[in-house]
Amino acid sequence: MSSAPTARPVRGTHDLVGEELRRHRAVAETGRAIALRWGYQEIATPIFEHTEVFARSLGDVSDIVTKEMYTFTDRGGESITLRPENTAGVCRAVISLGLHQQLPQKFFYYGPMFRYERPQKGRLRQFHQIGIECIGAPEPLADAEAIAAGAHILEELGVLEATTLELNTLGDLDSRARYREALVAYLRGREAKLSADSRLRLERNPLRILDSKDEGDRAIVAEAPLLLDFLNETSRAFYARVKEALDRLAIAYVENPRLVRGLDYYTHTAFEFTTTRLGAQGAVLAGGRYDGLVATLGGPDVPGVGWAAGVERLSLLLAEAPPPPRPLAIVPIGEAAEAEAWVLARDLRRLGHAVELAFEGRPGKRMKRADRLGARLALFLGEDELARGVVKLRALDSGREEEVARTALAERLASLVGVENPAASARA
RNA sequence: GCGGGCGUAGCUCAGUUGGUCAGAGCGCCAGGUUGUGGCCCUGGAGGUCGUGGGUUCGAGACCCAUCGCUCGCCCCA
Repeated sequence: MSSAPTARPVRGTHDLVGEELRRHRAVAETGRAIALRWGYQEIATPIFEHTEVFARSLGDVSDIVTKEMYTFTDRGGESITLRPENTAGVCRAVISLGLHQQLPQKFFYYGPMFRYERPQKGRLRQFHQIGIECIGAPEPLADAEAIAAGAHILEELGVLEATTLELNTLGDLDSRARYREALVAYLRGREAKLSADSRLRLERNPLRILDSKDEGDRAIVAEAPLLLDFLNETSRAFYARVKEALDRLAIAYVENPRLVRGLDYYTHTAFEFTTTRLGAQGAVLAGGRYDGLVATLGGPDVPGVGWAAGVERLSLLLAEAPPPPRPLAIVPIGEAAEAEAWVLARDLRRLGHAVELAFEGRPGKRMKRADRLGARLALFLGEDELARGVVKLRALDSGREEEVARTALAERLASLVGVENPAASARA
C-alpha cells in the first residue's frame, strides 16, 4: 500500500478494471440497450456546465449546491461545475439545441457524476449514473413509462427482486405549495421538539422532515397533515392514472406518502427503487416529474420526467460479473514458427477471434499464460506443423488434441468456438 | 461537517500480559519439464509493521498526533 500521494487515487474515486469493470459495463450496456428499446435516444452532454445551470435547477439551498459541488473558476474567469447529476444538463442541451420544437424528446444517458461527499458503501465522489429523461410530455403515461423502463432494466440485470418500488406524489405546484404551508404551520408549533437537523430543514426543505430518521421527529410527523389531503383534483387524477398504467403492466409498488425527493424541481410523481442490501444507501434508481425545470433554466415552460440510477450501486447488487472472453492462444515453437505465428494471429483476429500471442517464452511458459487467461484453445505451431501446413489444436478444458490443415483452420475454429465478429468472418 | 471501527508482503490474515514477532496461506518469479497449461516438488523476490512523535533497557503491540480506508449521520444514485 503506497502512501505517496501520486500513487493514490483521490478520495472517493476508484479505478475500474477486471471483474469490477465488467460488472460496471454490464449495468451501463444493459441500461442502454433496454432504454433504446423503449424509444429513448442516447445523449452525451458535457461533464461540466456553467455553475448557474446546477445552482438554478437544484435550488440555492439544496445540500448539493451548498456543499457538494466541485466548482472552480476556469482560466477565462468563468465559474464551472462538474455535474453532480445530469437532468439539468440534458434540459440545458434541449434548450441549447432548440429540441423543444419537436416534443416529446426521450433521452438515455450514461456517465460520471461528481459530488464532494464523505465516501461510503455505494457512495463515491466520482460515481456513474445511467438515466432517462422524457421532456415535453405532460401525460401521466410518460411517468409510468419511465418507471416501467427502469423496472425492465432492473429485471434484465436480475436485481429487480432485490428492490422495492416506492411511489408517491407531490402534487402539482399548487397542491404542493398549499401543503407545504400547512405542514410548516404545524411544525412551527412543535419546533422546539424537532431534532436539530429538522429545525434546519424547516427553513430549507420542510418536506424532507417527513422522511426524518429521528424518533422524536417521526412521532411528530405521524400526526402531521397528510399531503394526500391537499391534492387538488388534477393532481389526484394524475396520480391515479400513473398507478393505473403500472397496474396494467403488473409492476408492483408500495405507496410511501413520506417519500420526498431532495431536489427542488420535483412535482407530481416521485419514486425510488430501494434495496436493503446496500447498507445506508437504499436508493438504487430514483426519479420523478420535474415540470418547471426547463423554464427555470430559461427555456420554454415544458414538463419533464425521468430518473437516474447509480451504476456502482447496481454493480454491487449484480449476482455475478459476465465472464471475460476466452481467447485462442497461439504457441509457436522455433524461430520460423515465431514469425509465422505473428501473421497467423493477425489473420485470426481479422476473422473475429480474440487471439493471445505472447511476445516471448518457451512453450511451457506460454501455455501457463494461456491457461491463466482462460484460453479455450491452444494452437501449436512448430517446425513439423509448419512443414506440413497444419496446426495442432489443443482444447484446454479437455486436453484433447487434433491436427487441422491451415487451409481448413478458419472453418474448424468457427465450428469449435464460433466467432465474436460474424461480419468479419463473412467477409473473409 | 459530525460520530464509530480499522491500518503487518500484491491479496486474505496470524502475531499471546511490550522481550528471535517480522510470519503463514494464496499470488508472483525461476527451476524440476529448452514441443504442451492445470497437480506436485525445490528455490527465490517482495514488508521503513500507514506516517511522525512519546513512554520503556526494549514497541508491530502502549500513549498522542496525523494521513488513509471503512461503516454510520446528514444528503443522495
